[in-house]
Amino acid sequence: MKAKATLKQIAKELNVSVSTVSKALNDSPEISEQTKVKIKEYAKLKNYKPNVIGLNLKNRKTKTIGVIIPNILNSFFAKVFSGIEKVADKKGYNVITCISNESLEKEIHTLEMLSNGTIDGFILSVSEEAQKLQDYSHFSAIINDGTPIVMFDRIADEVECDKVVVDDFDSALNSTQHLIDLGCKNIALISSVDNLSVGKLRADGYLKALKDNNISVNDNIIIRTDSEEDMKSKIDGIFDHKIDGIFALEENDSVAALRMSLKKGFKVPEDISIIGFADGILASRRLSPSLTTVSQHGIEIGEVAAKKLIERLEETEEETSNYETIVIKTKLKERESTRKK
Amino acid sequence: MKAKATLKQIAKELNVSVSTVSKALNDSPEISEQTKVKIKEYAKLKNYKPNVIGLNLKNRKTKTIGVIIPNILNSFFAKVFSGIEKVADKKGYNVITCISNESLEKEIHTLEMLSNGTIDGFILSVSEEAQKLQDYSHFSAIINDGTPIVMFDRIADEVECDKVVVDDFDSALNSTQHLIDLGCKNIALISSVDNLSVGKLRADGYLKALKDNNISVNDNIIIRTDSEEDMKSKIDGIFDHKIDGIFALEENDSVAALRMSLKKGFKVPEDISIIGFADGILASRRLSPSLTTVSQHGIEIGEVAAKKLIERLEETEEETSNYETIVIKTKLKERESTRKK
DNA sequence: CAAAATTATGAAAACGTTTTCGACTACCTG
DNA sequence: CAGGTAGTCGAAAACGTTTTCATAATTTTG
Repeated sequence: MKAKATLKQIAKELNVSVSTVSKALNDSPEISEQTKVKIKEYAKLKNYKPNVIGLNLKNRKTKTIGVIIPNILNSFFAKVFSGIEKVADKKGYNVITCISNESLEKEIHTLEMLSNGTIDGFILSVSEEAQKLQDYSHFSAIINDGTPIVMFDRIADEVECDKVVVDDFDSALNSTQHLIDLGCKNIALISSVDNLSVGKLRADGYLKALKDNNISVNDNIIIRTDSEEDMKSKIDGIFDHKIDGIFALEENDSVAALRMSLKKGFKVPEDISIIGFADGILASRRLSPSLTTVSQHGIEIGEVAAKKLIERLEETEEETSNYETIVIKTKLKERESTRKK
Repeated sequence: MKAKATLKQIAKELNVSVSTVSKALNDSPEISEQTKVKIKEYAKLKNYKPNVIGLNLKNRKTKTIGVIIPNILNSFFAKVFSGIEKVADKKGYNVITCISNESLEKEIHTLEMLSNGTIDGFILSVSEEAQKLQDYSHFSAIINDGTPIVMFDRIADEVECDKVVVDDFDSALNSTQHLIDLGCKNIALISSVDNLSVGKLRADGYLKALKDNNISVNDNIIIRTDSEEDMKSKIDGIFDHKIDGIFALEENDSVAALRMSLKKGFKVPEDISIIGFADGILASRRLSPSLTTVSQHGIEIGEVAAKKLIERLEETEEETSNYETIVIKTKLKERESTRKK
């Protein structure tokens, strides 16, 4: 366990001052070539690397981004994260990641923990609990303290900050319309995320599409819940009614819809066409039949969010711009689970 | 953009010294109740939180762990990460995460970037490129500088540090034996990770099982490669030969084996039994039939690695223990893709 | 009432940097 | 030779803490 080299040590061992060492290593013209060479060689020998904390303290920033993700095992968030990391790395930023596990308390705790100089700004998606309780005051507090936040996917409308979202309403509207265009008359809705902002928007899009086409809403084939158990107990029920299409609002729901259809003896897409939100890891190519999905472009969301935050961090006092909400368009990826009747 | 409160500011505004403020907020007995109350109230009003960087600099540690993961979109790594994060949070540590994307250069870059005071220690899984080139010198350099490393899953034998692994050889041996016990005579091997340490160990386990049972090795039904394309072009071929069992060494391989079997018209598990390494997100429950897998306990690996590192970080000079290699036992989870003949 | 003990506060150093400014030498110029 | 100018280098401050030690004021003690 060697002690790490510092400017001070090097200075002492070479009988020069700390400032001389610092300048030499930074190639300042004030220092003679001779001593520069001497110091640089010695520094290399000692494997000197400037301690970032000293620098951070001096610059009063850390070039580090805090990311709070509700659940890393959800592949959508994993994708977003990978987008963030990519951009951050390119721009010389580090990424501190915390997982809120959908808990409001952990979310607050993380915010507190990191907003003390550890990070320069946050990128986050609101936890389920916070959305359920509509409790967003902790975000405003952080922003007021001068730490910028960029929210993505699950956002809080009443918090003033930059946001990156998918056009949930329109995507759902279009997807449902697509099922209708394929000839579906009885389209079931399956949502296990009805407590989330995105879940509500998507459900609204579905309803709007039905209304636009003068299709009456059949509550028997609509599941809107926020619990896995509830979902499991209800999903059987919808197959007792006539169904020729399913629109699922979340990745797990999509896969569940497919499996259940097959298990109940329906053929997909012959009997039932299925479209689901999903970012492509679970669903898509690996299933038989593969699922037609609304692709959320997770990586792109992460990239855009990171760019926005870094832009915000690096703007000067004068050029502070207004908060922005960036909408990423989804894309319907047609695969094997949909077909014209 | 309010300026954040500092000790200095508070001191000035209350006409006391910085040290008094610091002591008051830390409840030092040196300070009178009266001034304590006054200072604490004012601090609360100003929403004062001690700047961590000042502390870090003073303590010469950051209570932050650096995690380097080859690929976050791989659900095994996502699970490990979630285990790490859980333990770290409980013990009051932050987690800085970087993704090497299997690149040696990014791995080195990350190591350099973070080992300058930003983090106290690393938890990492070696990138594919480093394993291919057998280039591990960058790890030793970091360790020599006094920054501890805990490696997991993909490890480098020649680097002296703590390690957390799965019993790859034994797992493969047992899984293959299990297929044999089920009555399989012609067991194919599918590996797209033959360049990785874990891939080699697993393949060796497979071969040993065959040998133990006096089954001759049939190279026609063995695919060992390190490229996706190569895999795609070869996988068709093995079905031209007699096969009644498949052992797949990686999550993607497992799913591919299942899909391909079905596509080729075989029934699983009636015609072919399949066992694959997988941590349960992609494969397992969601597929039909669901896959019998060797479960790697990703979350537990992460937890154990984090515990080990933190233990290492917090031990004193005298109590430094020897490096340890911790083996996590895998578990064979029987599902629908295996059956006795 | 003087000396000692207690109590409350502040000054300064330390952590590792960068940067501004001042100081010293040697040389050149008029 | 006085004065100016490069060319080198070092001292000190700053970032935000904590902590040790000194100082001042007050109280207790003999």
